Amino acid sequence: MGTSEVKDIVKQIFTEYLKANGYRKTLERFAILDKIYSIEGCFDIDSLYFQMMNHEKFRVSRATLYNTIILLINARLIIKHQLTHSSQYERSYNRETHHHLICTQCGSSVEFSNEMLQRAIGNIRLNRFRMSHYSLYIYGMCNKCNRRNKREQRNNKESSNNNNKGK
Amino acid sequence: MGTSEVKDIVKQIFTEYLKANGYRKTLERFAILDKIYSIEGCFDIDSLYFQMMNHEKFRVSRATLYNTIILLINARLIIKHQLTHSSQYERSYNRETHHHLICTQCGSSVEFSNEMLQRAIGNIRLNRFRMSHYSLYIYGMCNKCNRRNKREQRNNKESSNNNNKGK
DNA sequence: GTCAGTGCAAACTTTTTGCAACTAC
DNA sequence: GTAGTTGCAAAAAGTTTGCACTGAC
Repeated sequence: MGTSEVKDIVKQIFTEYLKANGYRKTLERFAILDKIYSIEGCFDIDSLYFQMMNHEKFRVSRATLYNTIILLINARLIIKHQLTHSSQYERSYNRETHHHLICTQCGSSVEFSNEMLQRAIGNIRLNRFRMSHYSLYIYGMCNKCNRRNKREQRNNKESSNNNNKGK
Repeated sequence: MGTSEVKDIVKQIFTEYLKANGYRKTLERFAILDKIYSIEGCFDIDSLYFQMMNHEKFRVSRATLYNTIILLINARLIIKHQLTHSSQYERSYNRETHHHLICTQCGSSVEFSNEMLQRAIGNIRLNRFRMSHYSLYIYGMCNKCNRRNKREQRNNKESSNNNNKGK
């Protein structure tokens, strides 16, 4: 499915959501939706704000971004992550389910997919709870930090050896 | 394993962590660790702050709580969740791995365990990443909200029927 | 005795709210 | 025309920082 086709469908879904819940169709709301569905991966309010400022004919305030994002979450068109102090969002329609690897040292975040895992999670039977979606965050250390740490340990050992020789 | 035994072990682990990284052993740090390991489930900085204010002989500032919590995370003695705007924490030593069900309507959060799922996640092979722990959040609607919604839908239908009759 | 650690308050960041102006219905 | 929506600025909430004092080493 192409990007423009996806955009058309999500606009349709959003239109129906707004109508069903008595909200109005405004240019701002659809401009925000369009922009979000042009972004690959995660984004935060601040980056979205500056993208709206730069690329659109009309400006959108932060308050409107926050308001619209609540609607989009409820319409199941985006999902929210709170990995850092500021919230991150990503589009959820027609996007492959994926999981996040987060480095506890440098904070970097990488997506990965695992079909077996998705099946396992999808098959869970939950009592008294209707699942809509899920997020799996795996914490640990990325290769970069791991190597940096080993290098630093090596350097420390060498310099302490040198100090001892100097005594 | 009893609570006091767990507390002794985590104090030992924390002592070793502090020594290994050149931090000092302070009364505050160990009072905070002790308090945290008396709490069952999740807590946030604010509730911890007031518990420290009320129950201990000496007060601990918020700044010290934030500082100490960073150390405890790095020592692998607590883990951090950012489900709401404020961060939540929970002790991680000797605690059964569990997952969270989060209601997107009322925000309530319930723990559950699923051994098969834990095994599936534990068995994932990750390239260039050393897993330390993970968090699985399942979003959806809790039973309470689900029933409330159905009741409200029913009421709305009835009242609109009454309105039509009144015309 | 020295310097890491602490408490306090101020600063900073992210999000929410109040209100006047605007606009979709 | 009316009531929902927006932009702006101010407020609120959570976290971090600067500085003088304290206490672990």
